[in-house]
Amino acid sequence: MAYPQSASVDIDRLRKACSRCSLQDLCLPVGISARDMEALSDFVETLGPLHRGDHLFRQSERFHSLFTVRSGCVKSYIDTESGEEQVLGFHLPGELVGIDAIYRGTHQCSAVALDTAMICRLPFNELSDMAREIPSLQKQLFRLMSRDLENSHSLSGQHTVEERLAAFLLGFGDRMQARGFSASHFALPMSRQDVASYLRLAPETVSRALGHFAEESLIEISRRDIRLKNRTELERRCPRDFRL
Amino acid sequence: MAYPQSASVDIDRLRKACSRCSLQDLCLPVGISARDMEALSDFVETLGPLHRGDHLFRQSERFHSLFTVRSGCVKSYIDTESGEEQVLGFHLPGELVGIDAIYRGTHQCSAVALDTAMICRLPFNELSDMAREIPSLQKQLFRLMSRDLENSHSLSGQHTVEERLAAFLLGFGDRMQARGFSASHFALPMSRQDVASYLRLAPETVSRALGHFAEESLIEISRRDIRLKNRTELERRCPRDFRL
DNA sequence: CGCTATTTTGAGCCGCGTCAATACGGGTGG
DNA sequence: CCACCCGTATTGACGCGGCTCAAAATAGCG
Repeated sequence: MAYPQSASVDIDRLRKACSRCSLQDLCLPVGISARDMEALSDFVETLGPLHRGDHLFRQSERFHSLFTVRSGCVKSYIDTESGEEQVLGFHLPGELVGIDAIYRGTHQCSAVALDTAMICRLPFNELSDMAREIPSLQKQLFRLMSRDLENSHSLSGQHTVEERLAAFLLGFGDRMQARGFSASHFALPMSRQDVASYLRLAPETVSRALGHFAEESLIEISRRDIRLKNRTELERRCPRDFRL
Repeated sequence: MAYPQSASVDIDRLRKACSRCSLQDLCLPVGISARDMEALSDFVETLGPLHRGDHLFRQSERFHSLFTVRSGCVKSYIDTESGEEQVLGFHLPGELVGIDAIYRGTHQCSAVALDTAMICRLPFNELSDMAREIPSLQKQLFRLMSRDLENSHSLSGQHTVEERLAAFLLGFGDRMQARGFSASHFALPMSRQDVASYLRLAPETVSRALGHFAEESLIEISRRDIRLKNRTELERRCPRDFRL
């Protein structure tokens, strides 16, 4: 597969991918020395800008790299037998994509940009080797993999429509905030159908539930623009610490 | 927490935990030299025999070790706000338990023996250090973590009762077979309620669906004893490659 | 300004959950 | 060996939450 990349590559930025990146607290190189950061940057390839619909990888392709989001938002999903897609997650800057491919050596899902996005490609063999050199990198890799597992566990519960939706909105807000944006006013990068699939609901059901929240003045919605007007009440609506 | 252990510890077996274990193809030490195996065994502590109801760890306890099942079956679950438990998985010999605790440093779920079980405790710091020494150990750690993630993704789809149940029975059979047991005749170590919770169904629904399968002669059930009489048809009943 | 994709709204229905009663089985003690 | 008990499993009746199908509204785009 040929990876998309901008025509004019800024070679300097490429080689200093990590050292110049503003996501150091969220992404892989947590607590890494400047020296190690340079070494890491040496084999990190930045891709993009990708546009809506551009794929990072597709289901059943051979696995050789993990990806992290640098900017924008990426959706991962599975094509089901019946032809629809099952959304697995939405990945914001600093998050790792493709972890589930390690086991079989084949991508188990596809990953596609939801909006204009910059992406880092991390060849897995090199990353593993480097993780053996740099303890804090290994640790962070384990942590990020563990986080994904924890997240997917929280989807497991039997929750009502409104619980799921409240958890999703609050969780998305929290994640935006961790990246320097507002926790209560943001633009969803994904369609209703994507939200619905992710929450294991019908699109109509999501639409209606959003409507209910709006009626109660818990939120304001205009298309994909969301404003959380009453986080406290939204929190009361979902089980303790349930965030998506 | 004091870990349960048998009164009379066979110190030799303890120190050679891995080298003498028959799970080398399934568990962590895949493709590891005899020398490294010894080193690994040095800090692996074997626990047990644990009995039904004994806990390996409990939700919200501090994380310091991963566990692997050596024999028997372990259930991991979350206590929900509403008082019921949400089952996350059933772990057979060679499988890693507690991975989701790495991220926060706190166990996100509890793990309990479903029957008489022998367990290995792997202090995570030592394990990480050793993974930096032994490439194939690091690789296997990544693989097992990735597998868990892949598994929990397959639970995500919107499947009917019968799809889920067929996938569960077939998957359990496959896993038993990988451990040298019959793929089509086995005793479920968990209650109907556990199965139901794991599949996100009501116990009554599980019971009825099992009944349907039995009526159609796809399976024979007597209490927890299950015989798969027609794997082909069961496979036809669940989406391609859907196994639990 | 029309065309299309997305979202919303409405009506009806069905699969699965809930509640309640019954059956079964394994253990215990007489 | 049987009587009793209690936890687990099964069976039945019923109701509802969310899905389906269909249509209307709205936004984005050339």
